[in-house]
This record gives sequence, structure tokens and C-alpha cells, in this order.
Amino acid sequence: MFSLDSFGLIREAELPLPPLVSTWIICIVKFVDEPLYQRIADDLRRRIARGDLPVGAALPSESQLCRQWSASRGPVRQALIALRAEGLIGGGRGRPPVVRTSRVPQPFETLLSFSHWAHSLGRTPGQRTLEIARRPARQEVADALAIDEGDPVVDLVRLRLLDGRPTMIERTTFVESVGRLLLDVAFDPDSSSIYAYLAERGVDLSVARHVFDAVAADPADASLLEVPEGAPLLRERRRAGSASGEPYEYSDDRYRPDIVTFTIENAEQAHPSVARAWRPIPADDNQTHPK
Amino acid sequence: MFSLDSFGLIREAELPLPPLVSTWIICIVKFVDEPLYQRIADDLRRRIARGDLPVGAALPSESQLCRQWSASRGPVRQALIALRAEGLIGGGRGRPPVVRTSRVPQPFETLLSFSHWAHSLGRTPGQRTLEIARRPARQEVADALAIDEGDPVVDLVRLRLLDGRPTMIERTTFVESVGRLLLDVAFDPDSSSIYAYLAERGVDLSVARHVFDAVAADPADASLLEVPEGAPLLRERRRAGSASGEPYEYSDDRYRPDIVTFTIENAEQAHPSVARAWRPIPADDNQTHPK
DNA sequence: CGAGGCTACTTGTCATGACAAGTGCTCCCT
DNA sequence: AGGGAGCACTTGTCATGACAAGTAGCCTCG
Repeated sequence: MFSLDSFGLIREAELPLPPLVSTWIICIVKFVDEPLYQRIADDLRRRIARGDLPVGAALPSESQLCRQWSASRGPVRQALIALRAEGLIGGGRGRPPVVRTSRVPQPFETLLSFSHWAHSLGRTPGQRTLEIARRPARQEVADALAIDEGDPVVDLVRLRLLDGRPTMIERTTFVESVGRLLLDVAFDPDSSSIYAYLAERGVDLSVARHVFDAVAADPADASLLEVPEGAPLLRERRRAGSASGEPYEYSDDRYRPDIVTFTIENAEQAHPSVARAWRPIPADDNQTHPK
Repeated sequence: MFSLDSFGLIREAELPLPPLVSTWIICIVKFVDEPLYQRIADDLRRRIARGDLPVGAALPSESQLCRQWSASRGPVRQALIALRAEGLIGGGRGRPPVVRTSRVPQPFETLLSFSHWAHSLGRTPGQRTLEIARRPARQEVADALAIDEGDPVVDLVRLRLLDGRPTMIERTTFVESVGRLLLDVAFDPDSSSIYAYLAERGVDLSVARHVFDAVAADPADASLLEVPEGAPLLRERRRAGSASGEPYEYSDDRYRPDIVTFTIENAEQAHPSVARAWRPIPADDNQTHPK
């Protein structure tokens, strides 16, 4: 993990290096088994997130960071490159790196979990479970989950609330091995986040695909979401699974478009960021087109 | 741009270096003013895109690339890191880098330009301009474009077609400095891509923000898109501008959800990718929820 | 014949040194 | 006072060398 080069601090300070001291330092170094450039990047991330380095402020120059960490320019630059790739800092040749934004959204969990998203907004999520059942898979769901029609799956239908207002209907189907965990008597779907519960039990949901379109509210949707029948709803169909691509769940979620929107921010030469947004006041003035 | 180190090739081949040869090499080097690591990355990208390096194949090892380019490990590693960040290659310690996917989507232009998107799918885009006018900005548009209410703007309303089928209504407002270019008699909005036209004239649209929700078709929407009044439409409101954040256009686009959907692919520890998708056959079996 | 170790090769991390090129400031001269 | 040259400082790019750590294949030994 460490090499003789790790003694840069000592070398720079030009101290003699008796064997006793060297073994002591080895102990220290061995405890920290994260690469140096990651520690530097993490430290800078922390300082930015804490507001220690506010937006617009200049980061310490590379040479300052080198002295501060008693490192060479290599790891320091590696850390800065990582931060730049995350969009946290900008700047360029001749100009010191500058903090661009204090908070880089972590869209994955937020986009996957309604509860997580609501909490990140400071709103109160709620839910009413309408149905949880084990039944054979229909054709459409079987295709999405890469299983055979008729294989057992677990269906879960929930009405999701935001600050008590009906916001979304979630019709999720889990493969049997995952859904079984939800049938456990110890699990209360009305009180806890499903994804947090599943993560605790070792289900690693790490890739997801969301497809968005619009549908008209059918009678069931309409009465649950308290909108007129035929009202436009924003639909998200989601397939999520393990890192290796094995599907675990398929979901058909329908949002009231006057409460929730989805946003994509997009730039040339940068990765897009996606987010779910909350519209605090019913905006019926936007329902008709400009003219 | 170059240093004496650039003579690595000569040094490695252990050739004598008369002054005449050195000046000749300087000329060569000066012509190529792209950094070396970018040239290496571009070359590998090309070889992957061309299928010369198929998916699953192992890239040349770092030392091979070093010899091939007569470069040190630095630029080679920098190139590989860039490809890794783009998701093109995988692999890890002890294992050679492996091609993961041959095509990384370039979502920005595709998401911004309907024409570009249609062409990338091999479909034929069409358009019928319904209105192009210079008028004072309404309040809502003025807010989005960061100008004052009543400032002159250029409105453009187009019906977009995909293979001749009505697909989307686009109501775009440009700031006057950009919209003026569209009022030029030389510009025919029915035949060319607006974004290609603007890019040629030096308008750099490089950041965009897309907000998605659902609306009901009003009478105008309905007759143009050939759907019943009140039918659900997928709405995208887009604000695009320069890299420095200056807004250039604001648009309210309404899609037939049976033809176009939007997709977000999302993974832990990776940047999301977004795409517009085309649904070839009207899928009315999906318009009603499962049960 | 199988299991284990050994070795060659790979990538990951880091130090050091050098030069190019952009930025911003000072300071001098006109 | 204003403009320009020069300088200090910054980041960008690259070379070189070293060691750590993981992988895969060979090869010997039991």
C-alpha cells in the first residue's frame, strides 16, 4: 500500500530518519489505506459542501495543496481532475480553480426512491398501500423482468402522498426473490422506505432505466389522485436491477403533473444531470399554451 | 507547445541528432497542436467506433501504447482515464482495459434538436412553420429569458413531423439578437435545422434545461396533432443558452406520447444518460394501467 | 493428476523535474 | 495618466522512475 515515497513529509522537512521513527510512520500509513488523491478530493469535497469554500471562491493552488498534504503534484492534480469531472470546480490555465456549485446532486437514490426524494426536499412523504399480493406474472411484466409468463412475482400498489396530498400512484412488480422480503410480517410498507428496507437486506439496486410519457387518468387513477377522469398524468415506467443487469423490479408510476415535474440539465462537454422537481402551488395558468 | 521531451521517438531509437533533423521535427510537431493525450484518446475512440476494437476486446496495454506513440505513461494513462470516464472502456488492476460499448450517445445535440434526433434514428423529420413573428415579450417568457417584459423577442411556432406524422408542436421564443437571424430572408424554417443554422452564425447553444410534465391538448394542439381535445400530451419546456448561462431561447414543446418518450438511464457511481425515444407503433394497450 | 507457489505481466499510485502557456499585477516609460 | 513590457504565479502537458497490487499462466511438488 505504501512505498518509501510515502515519507515525503519527512524528506521535505529534511529530518534524519532513525529506524524507530520509520516503523512508527508505517503504522500510521497502514491505517489509511485509501489512496492519497482520494483523500485530497474527499477533503476538498467536504470543505465545499460545508461552505468552508463558498461558491465562487478560489481553491488553494496546486502548490499550496502539495505543501498542505506534503504530496507531489500528481495526486493533487488527480484530485482536482476528479472534482472537475463532477462539475464541482471550474477554472483553467493561469487561473486558480474556482468553486462552481456547492452541491452536486446524487440523482440515483433520489430518482429511485420517492421517500428519499421527498426528504431531500424537506417535504413529508406519505403512502397508503392499496394492495400487496403474490401472483403469476403477466406477459408485459414478465418481459420487463426477463422472466417467464406465469412465474411468481409480488405486486405492490401504493398511493404516495407529499405533505398529505395525493401525488403519485405506484404500481410496482418485484421478482419473487426480492418481493418475498416484502411479504415478511416485519415489514410495514406504510411506514418505511422500501428501498432502504431492501438495501438493508442486501438487495443492491444499482442501475435503473426510466421511460417518461403521458397518459390519461383512468377511473381508478382519477379517484385516488383526486383529478377528473381523463386528466393528463405524467407516467414514469421504471426498471431497476443489479449492477450486472439482472432486473429486480418494474414499476408504472403516475404523477399529478401539477405537483411533480422531471428536469434534465444538459450541457455540451458535460454529463447531464437529472432531477425530480416539486411544484409547490397548483399552477393551472401553465396548463394552457402561450399565445 | 512542445518541449525537448517531444523527441522521445528519436531518443528511443538512439539515432544521432544533427541540428538539421531537429528543426525539421520541430516543424512537424508544431503542426499538431492538439495535446498528445487527446490524440491518443481520439485514435482509440475512432478505432472503437469503427469496430476495429469490438466490444469485449482488450485494448493494447499501456506499455504497448507507449511504444506505439513513443510517449511516456503519463499521456497514455490520461487518455485511458478519459475513455473510462466516458464509459467506453472498463477493466482494472492486473487486467487489460476492455471495450465496454462501441457507441456513447452524444445526448446534447440530440436532445436539443428535433432534426438531429430524427436523423440519428434514421427517420425523416419534417416541419410546418405556423407562425414567425417579432413581438414584445410576455411576462412568463421574459422571466425565462432574463429580459424585461415588453422587450422584443421572436416567436416561432412549428408543427414537427416524423415520417410525415404530426408528432410535436414547438412554440419557441428567441431573444431578439438571436431571433433576428431567423427573420433573415435567406432562412427557410421549413427546410433546415434551426440549430445548425444558428451554430453556423456563431450562436453557441451549449447549456440547456428541460422540464417535463403532462398537459391536456387544447383545441389548437388537438387539431394540429390529430388527437382528441383533452388528450394527454407530454410537455417539455426548454431553456437553452450560452455556456456563461445567458438564455437564448425558451420553448414549450408538446409531444404525442404515443410516438415519443424520454428515457433516463441511471446507475450508481455513473453519470446518467438521457435520450429521446421513438415508439414505432401506436401502443394503445399501454394507455391503461395493468390489472 | 491436482494444488500450490512462483513468475511475468498488467494496471494503480506517487515522486520528481521540466517546459509551455495563460493571467494578473507591477512598474517603468512615454 | 495611460499603455506596454516584464515578471511572478498559475495551471497544462509530458518524461522518467519507482513501488504496490492484482491476474494469469506455467511449473514443480506432493
